[in-house]
Amino acid sequence: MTAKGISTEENILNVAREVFMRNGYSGTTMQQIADEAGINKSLLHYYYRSKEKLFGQIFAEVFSQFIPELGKIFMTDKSLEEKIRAFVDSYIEGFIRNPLIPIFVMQELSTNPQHLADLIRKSGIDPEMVIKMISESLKKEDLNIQDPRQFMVNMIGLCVFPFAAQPLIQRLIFNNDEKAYSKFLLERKHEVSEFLLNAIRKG
Amino acid sequence: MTAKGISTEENILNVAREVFMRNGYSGTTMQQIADEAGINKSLLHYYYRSKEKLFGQIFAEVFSQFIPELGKIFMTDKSLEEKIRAFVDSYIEGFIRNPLIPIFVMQELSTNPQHLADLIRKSGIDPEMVIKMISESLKKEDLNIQDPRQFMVNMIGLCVFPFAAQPLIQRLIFNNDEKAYSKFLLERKHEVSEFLLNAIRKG
DNA sequence: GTCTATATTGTGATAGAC
DNA sequence: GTCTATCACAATATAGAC
Repeated sequence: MTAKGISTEENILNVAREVFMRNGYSGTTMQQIADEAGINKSLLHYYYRSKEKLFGQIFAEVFSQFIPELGKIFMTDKSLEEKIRAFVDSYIEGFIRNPLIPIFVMQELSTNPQHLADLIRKSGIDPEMVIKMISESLKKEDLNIQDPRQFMVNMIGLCVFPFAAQPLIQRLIFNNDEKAYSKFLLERKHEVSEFLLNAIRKG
Repeated sequence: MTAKGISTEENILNVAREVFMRNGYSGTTMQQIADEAGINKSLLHYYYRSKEKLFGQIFAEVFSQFIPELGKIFMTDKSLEEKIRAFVDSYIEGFIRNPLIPIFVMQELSTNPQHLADLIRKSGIDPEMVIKMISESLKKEDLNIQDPRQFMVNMIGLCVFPFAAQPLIQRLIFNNDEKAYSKFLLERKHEVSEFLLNAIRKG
């Protein structure tokens, strides 16, 4: 038990999550985690047999938080416009609460893409199904979307990118003013929805 | 000299570039580079005193390839529409030729954002100037852009994201068919330009 | 459960022979 | 310029005392 009344096991998980998210898998050492958790290395191995297992558990947990939304949102019979708004709101809000996730996921993505793809499949989401749902909507709604896959990548990219590139954008066009960038990100919920909807509006 | 007639120094640089781009800084070891270059570790240190220096040189080189465009393109007096097309074409084409760059840059971004910001500044590019140029265009062209900063992030994000997330997207919606994904990326030049222009068209 | 001590291997880096 | 040998230290991981 720690000062805050949580179990050591949970404490390790919390600290490790934070360190892994800041520095990535290979940028993190067990020593670092032990130090920040106020324990020693052996205890890490006592609870989670190896660095890889510890990381794997954390990654799956973090990632799973964010996946189910996509499926739920697109498997309704609302209009595509409503679905887009719901998706953008939900994801940008989630990233604002947890801004390290995009970078964290992308780092794992480049070193271990299969791991990620497996997690998505295991979550029950079928990306091809989402694309089919978009195609269906097009028949009813007469929107300017040639390729639903392109549109999906556009939508996700617009949500993810400002968080993945935050350290750079914040420095370059916000003079490293964190508050100003937070405001910018908040405004993005509206910006991205409107941007997407304008782009696919016929005329 | 190696079999291909290039100097050892250059050979090291080529191999190191590839390995660093695949695995990131902390995911790469000097041993790995030495092995793939067919030499031993000491020789790496002989030419480039430390791992950090070797990486720094490679990163600056790779990154510099891509920066100058942004400035040149936006510092002309063409219409905004033409600038957007030129930018999107130039960047997506560059990424197709060198698809690892977005991931590589983003990895460095998360561990060493200042390094990146410095390189951009050193290159003579002033992002705030680009934003001003966009604002200027808006006075003449009456486009649907409320915040030029948001628009700039949209534009860059749409170009970068499909490459940064390639390992995932390719698996999930292209059944890991590399050819199909290449085609998708090629089509993106047109897709992104049109998407951006539709979004900012008034009406 | 938690610690100290230690095994084992890997890592960046240097010295010195050729 | 290139190699072998080696250093100093950091890494993951385990053994065993308490």
